[in-house]
Amino acid sequence: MAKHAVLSSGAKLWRSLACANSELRLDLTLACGQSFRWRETAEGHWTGVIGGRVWTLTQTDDTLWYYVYKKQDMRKEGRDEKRKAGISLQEENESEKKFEGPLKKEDEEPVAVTSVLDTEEEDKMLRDYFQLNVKLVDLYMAWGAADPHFKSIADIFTGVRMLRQDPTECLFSLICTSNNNITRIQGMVERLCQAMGTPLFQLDETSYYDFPSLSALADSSVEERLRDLGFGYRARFLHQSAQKILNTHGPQWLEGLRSVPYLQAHNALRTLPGVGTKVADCVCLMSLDKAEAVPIDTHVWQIAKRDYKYATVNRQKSITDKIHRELGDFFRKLWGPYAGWAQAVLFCAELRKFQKLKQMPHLKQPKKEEENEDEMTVVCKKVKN
DNA sequence: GCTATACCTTG
DNA sequence: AAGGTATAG
Repeated sequence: MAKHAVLSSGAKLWRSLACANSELRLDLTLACGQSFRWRETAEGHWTGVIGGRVWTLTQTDDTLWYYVYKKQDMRKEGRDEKRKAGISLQEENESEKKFEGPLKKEDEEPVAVTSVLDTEEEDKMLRDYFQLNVKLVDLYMAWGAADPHFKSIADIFTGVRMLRQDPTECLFSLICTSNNNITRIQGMVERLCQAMGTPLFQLDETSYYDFPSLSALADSSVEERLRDLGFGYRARFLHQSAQKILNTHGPQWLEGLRSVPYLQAHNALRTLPGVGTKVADCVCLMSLDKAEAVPIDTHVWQIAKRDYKYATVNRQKSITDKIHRELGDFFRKLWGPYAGWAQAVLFCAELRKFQKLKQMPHLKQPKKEEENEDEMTVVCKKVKN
């Protein structure tokens, strides 16, 4: 059986991109609740699915390493993808001859066999998924200059980056998050893929699946099946949203929202059952290229009140749509057009599992100020509750 | 517009 | 209560 790849025992089969630690931290970015399917399969090694392929990622100081698992006979699928991308089959066949060697039987042990075209494509896929064209260090600098509180967090929580996720996976995963916790959400999404997604690869007893297609999610049996899998009332939302998208818009509708303005995309998503202001903003930010979308959840609401002394005129108890708009505008004014990215850094710093980072000694420890200690005390107190 | 309540499950 | 949403008043 194939095993999860580890860099130290097979570096030759890995490929890499230049990418500084300050631009990307896998441990924070892949586990801060924007995606739910990455697992740490070895120390510092993260395995998950991008674009219908299974990847393991790890990093050293200035390098992002990646390993893509390939079955020997994935060539038909590869051809289809390349035909879509406008790459001629002749060209591909030549590269296959050069780099794949003689054909092997279908049932042989899976091995990584990679043509130059795959390498270029996968390099591109990874840059796209992590949006490496966005210079995070520059953004951190600007956010820190405009906002002292951000700066106090940013020295520890470096490299927190928004992923550019598949819109379908993002939408249907986020519908699962209402009134829920990350641990349970991860289990739910995993069961969803296992039950309704295409199997991709098996590694060490773990099977990896593609995220279910819209048409699979729209099948009439879905609500009942998801209820059996413990989705609760969200089962109906998932099914109804899939049906509504296919019946009234078409399969390309979600992707199409990438090229319309933020508010238009936001309002379009809100017409789907189970999608309110918060989920719509998450989907906009995490999969539809709307960097200005600032999802306001209970954490961010607490952050706003505690760290920014944010107060509303009527002292509302709950997060109303009006608060969403006003608080979003407040953060956009403070942080600028990538406000959603900055929000993700503070959100990450708020997560229970990352509190220990705040207590670890780190190099860029700013001078000890009373204000900093107060904030630390508040956070620690919060963790206990 | 704002508030209250139900909604599935799990810890 | 947990990263909310839909509904009625």
